[in-house]
Amino acid sequence: MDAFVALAEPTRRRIVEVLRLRECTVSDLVAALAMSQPAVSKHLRVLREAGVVAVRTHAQQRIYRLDPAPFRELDAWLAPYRALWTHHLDALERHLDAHAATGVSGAAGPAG
Amino acid sequence: MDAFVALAEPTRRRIVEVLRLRECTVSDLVAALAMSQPAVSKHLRVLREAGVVAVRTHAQQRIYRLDPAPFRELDAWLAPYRALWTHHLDALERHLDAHAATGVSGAAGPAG
DNA sequence: CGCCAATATGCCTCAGCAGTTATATAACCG
DNA sequence: CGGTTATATAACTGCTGAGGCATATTGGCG
Repeated sequence: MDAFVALAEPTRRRIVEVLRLRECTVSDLVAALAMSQPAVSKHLRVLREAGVVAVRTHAQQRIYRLDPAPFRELDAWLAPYRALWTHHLDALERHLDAHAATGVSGAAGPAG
Repeated sequence: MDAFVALAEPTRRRIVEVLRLRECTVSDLVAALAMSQPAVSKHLRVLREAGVVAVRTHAQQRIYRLDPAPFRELDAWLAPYRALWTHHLDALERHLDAHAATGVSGAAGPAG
């Protein structure tokens, strides 16, 4: 799940969000991010090595686009957590509330 | 999307994976992770501030459990990227290829 | 071949974070 | 209260990573 780390970086997430709409050259991204070209290239390298983006060469330009694989992976990772909100939580919350009420150290109890 | 950063850290992802199965006290996690208690507490703080976990007090113990909210958020963030692999990409790729052929470099920045 | 355009890499600095040990806070027990 | 357990915070260290500038590299053109 290297992609997780790669995508955690805000600038890289911005890059990915741009690439979601259309593939871009490095210069496109530099313009879009208002950032030095080396910085962008370095982020792209990280994304590339994490498998988040793929490149193809067109003359001197490198055209970057998203690779679906890591997103799939992320989706798979997330899958079991979906139960957290698809299960209604009603019963669970009542259960936890009850626990809290009986065991929370009596802060709200009779002052004595 | 602070949760993204919080979850990028491998140790924190391990914590979250343990908490997915059952809620835990700090000591439980210390045992599960084979790591110093302060380190665990600090990770829990990060997760707490990112809204990933919630705490409940039971005597001296703090019982941590997952909060669904950030996972929902993550799911929402991921949603548009699902098109990357659910569409078999056939049409999409043709579309992108066409764009590339007509000149991607002409677009000097995000349309918006 | 020499020049230009597009991109990548090297080197540097700075900031932040993970982990450690020592210590403070909080809650229970007698 | 004093002692003990459970957790949080503080101070410190080591590492990594982001961003900047300068420069190497790669491809196209005359």
